[in-house]
Amino acid sequence: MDFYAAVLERMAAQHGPLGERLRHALTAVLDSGAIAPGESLPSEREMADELNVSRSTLRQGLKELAQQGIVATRPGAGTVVVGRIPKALSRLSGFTEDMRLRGLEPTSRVLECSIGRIGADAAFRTGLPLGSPILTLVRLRLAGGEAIALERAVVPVEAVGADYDGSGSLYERMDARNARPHRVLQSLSATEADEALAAHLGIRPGAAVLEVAQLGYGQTGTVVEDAMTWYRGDRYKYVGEIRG
Amino acid sequence: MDFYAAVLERMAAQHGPLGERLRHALTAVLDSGAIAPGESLPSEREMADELNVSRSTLRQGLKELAQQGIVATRPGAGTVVVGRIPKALSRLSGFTEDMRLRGLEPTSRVLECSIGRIGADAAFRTGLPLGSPILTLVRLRLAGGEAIALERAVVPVEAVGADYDGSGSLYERMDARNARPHRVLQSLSATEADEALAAHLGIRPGAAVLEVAQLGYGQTGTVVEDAMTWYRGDRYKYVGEIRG
DNA sequence: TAGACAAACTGGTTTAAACCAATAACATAC
DNA sequence: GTATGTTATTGGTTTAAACCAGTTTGTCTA
Repeated sequence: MDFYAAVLERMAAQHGPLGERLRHALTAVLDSGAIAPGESLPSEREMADELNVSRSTLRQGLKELAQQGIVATRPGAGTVVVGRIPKALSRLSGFTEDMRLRGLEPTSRVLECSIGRIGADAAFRTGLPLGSPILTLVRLRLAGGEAIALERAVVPVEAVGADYDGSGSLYERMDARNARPHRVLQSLSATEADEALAAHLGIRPGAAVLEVAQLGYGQTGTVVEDAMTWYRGDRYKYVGEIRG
Repeated sequence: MDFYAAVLERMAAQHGPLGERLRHALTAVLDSGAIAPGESLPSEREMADELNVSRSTLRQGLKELAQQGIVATRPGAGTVVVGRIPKALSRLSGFTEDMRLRGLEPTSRVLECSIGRIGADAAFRTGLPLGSPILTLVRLRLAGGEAIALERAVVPVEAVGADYDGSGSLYERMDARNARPHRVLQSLSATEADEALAAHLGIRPGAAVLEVAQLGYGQTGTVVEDAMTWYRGDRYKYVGEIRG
């Protein structure tokens, strides 16, 4: 199958803006290995012509592919396909989706789910007005019937609704109210489990746990999630990716 | 000071492509709080006119600001300034730059620096050809005179040069040879220090340590760094950011 | 054969001009 | 007073055209 033909076919099979279809088609075709890593793509002018797209639109798509690390552009020379790099799970997907991707069925046991007013420490950390109505959610997270983590999340009530009972995915719930975090700041460190935590996770007191503090920001820059999670060090690995 | 005047002034004070100057100027002026968070920017057409820039160029800049979370665009409505979100240190900056940013002078004690051929396990992990010449570097990382981490890095010899003795920043060295990683995959978990590690870090055996496995990919998608680092859990926090 | 040079080609930048779709503001009718 | 359309405005998409600055490549010379 010809490269151009493959791209054109996939483009025709989709809806939406031209540039978006182009981008998806290019990603898919390159992912299928139509052009070997290290090989060059045709020149922008030629591709634009063959794909019946303006160079501007083509370049927009190539720019995104370059940002994703699929191709690399070298001024004056050309655009080359980069070797496959394994995909990383980002924590932004949340525990529920994370575990499903690993083939485990995630469950939760709600230990606390209460509505109150935000205290001074959390207000300082999040920048929310002192006394704002918040929902505090403490959950034991399990996968395959085994306790993996203990999570303590504080969320503004309006981001999740006053009727939330803690069951189901917090992120999916926030999604429905258009309040899912767009950016997340995380701080990870290793600590030792105290008596209470060890009892919940079924591990020995003093065993290593991965402590993840997380601040989620919504579209407007306000904090929509302030969470702390303790993962069993022997059962959980955090995988992330950094681009530079 | 007028918003437009401030942007124009900063634009004039720089060199380089118009779009780049525009972007930097906008970032700087917005960072200085010229427009309060929540407030709207002027419309794209007006700004382009006032700043003597085409709307295309202006939009390119705004797109980047939006990706960085400085502004948020809403079709039909306008572009609003987002509240400040704290900056995250990314591990891509490397231990040396990381510690300098925190005001500590980083030092290293080289425990091993040898050239050999890659073994089966590392070859599988990195995808490098079996038997490739590699440099193995084991360093104790200190900040402010205190041991913070033990690092074991495996790097292709051509990425760093056969004459590297382990002193100085590995990333700066790779930079000079244009082999700095562009993307990094990391896997973090919490473990307990064994006898040897505890002795190196000056902690109690069994104490919690943050174990970071890291694969760095160069521009062409080949692995240029395969490292494992153990950080003292009580002295190091890993801060990262995720966009979605 | 080795080097110097020029021409062709590559991606990068910038502009102007249309048009679309979603929103906000306003005027109108009930 | 409220509901309903209409209209102007906003960001989003797409195109075509020109020019710049590097990289190849090929040719021509010493």
